[in-house]
Amino acid sequence: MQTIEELLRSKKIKVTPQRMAVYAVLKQTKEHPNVEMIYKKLKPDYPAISLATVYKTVDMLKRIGLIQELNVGDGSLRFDANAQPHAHIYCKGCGKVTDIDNFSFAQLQNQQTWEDIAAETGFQVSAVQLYFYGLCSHCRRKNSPADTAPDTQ
Amino acid sequence: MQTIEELLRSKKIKVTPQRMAVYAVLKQTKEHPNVEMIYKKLKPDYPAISLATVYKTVDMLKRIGLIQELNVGDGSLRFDANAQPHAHIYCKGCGKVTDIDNFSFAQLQNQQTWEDIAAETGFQVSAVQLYFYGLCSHCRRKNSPADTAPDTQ
DNA sequence: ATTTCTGCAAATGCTTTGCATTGCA
DNA sequence: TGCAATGCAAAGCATTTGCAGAAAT
Repeated sequence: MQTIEELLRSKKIKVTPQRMAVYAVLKQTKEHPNVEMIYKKLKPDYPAISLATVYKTVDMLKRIGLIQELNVGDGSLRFDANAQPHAHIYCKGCGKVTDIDNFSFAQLQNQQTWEDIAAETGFQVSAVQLYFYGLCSHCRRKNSPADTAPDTQ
Repeated sequence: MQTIEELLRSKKIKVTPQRMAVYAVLKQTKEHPNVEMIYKKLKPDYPAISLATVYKTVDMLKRIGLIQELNVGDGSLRFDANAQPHAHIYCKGCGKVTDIDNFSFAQLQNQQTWEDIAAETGFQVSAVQLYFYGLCSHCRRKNSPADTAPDTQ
C-alpha cells in the first residue's frame, strides 16, 4: 500500500500541489466532472491554476491508471477516480453522469467473451465501456410531456 | 415497407440529393465514418457539398432514427446506418471501428435490467452503448512490442 | 408561392501546443 | 543545479450558427 505521492515518485513524476489538488477533487466527487468543472472547483483555492494544467494532469492520472476517462458524448471528456470498470448512465436532460454499481460487468470482462470477440473481429480486446442513456428523476418530472421521437441518446 | 423518400416526406422533411447521398454512403459502408469521412467520399460526385450540410443531415437522420451516432472517444462523432443496438470495438492503433455482431445484447436491453437500473439510480433508461477497445489484427502486428502502461482505451 | 435546405463564412467550444518562468528533487 | 511542470496565450479541430441564394413541395 503506497500513497499517491509515492506512486508518482516511483514513476519519476513530480509531485506538485496542482496535481494533488486535481486528484483530490476527483477522489471526493461522484459527479464525473470534466476539466472545466475540476478547474472551477479548484479556482478558489488555487487562483493561479490554469486549464492547461488540469488537462495535463488528468492525462497523466489516466496514463498511470489512477483514473478513467468517460466519453458520454456531451462534447467533453469526463473523469472518474474509480478506475475499475463499471457502467455509467448519462442524463439527456441535464448531463449528469451517475455510476451504476449493481450492474454485473462479469460477462463484459470475461476472458471467454474477449476471446469470442477476438475470434469474430481479429481484435485483441483490452478495455470496455458501457453507457446507458436516459432521464434522471429530476429531468423526468420536468420533461414529462412525452418524447415521441426515436432516442438519440 | 416504405422508401426513405416516403419516410422523409411523411415527416415533412424535404428530399434532396445531398441527403440521399449522405444516407447512401452510410448504407454502403461498415466503417462507421465521421462527418469528414462522409464528406470526402461525397466530394467527387457532389463538388459543391459542404461539411455543414453533412452535419445537418446526419443530425436529421439520427433524429428520425435511421442511423445511430457512436462516441468511441476519438474526438469525432461516428455514424452507423445500422440503427439496431449492437456492440462496437475501436482500435486504439488506427481508429478503425468494427461491429461485433455475435455479442448478445439481450441483458443490456432487457426490461428487468432497465428496471433494476431505474431502482438503483432513479433514471428512466432509454438507450445503451457498449464499446470495446483494443488493437485490430493489423495494428497488433505492428505494435507488438508490449504495451506495459495501463490501458487508456 | 411558400417553405425549407444548401453552402459559405464566421463563431463557438473543447483541447492541445509552444514557450518563458517557476518550482520540485 | 537540472529537469520537469506551470501558466499564459495562441493555435488547432470538430461542430454549430446565421444568413443569402437555391431548390423542393
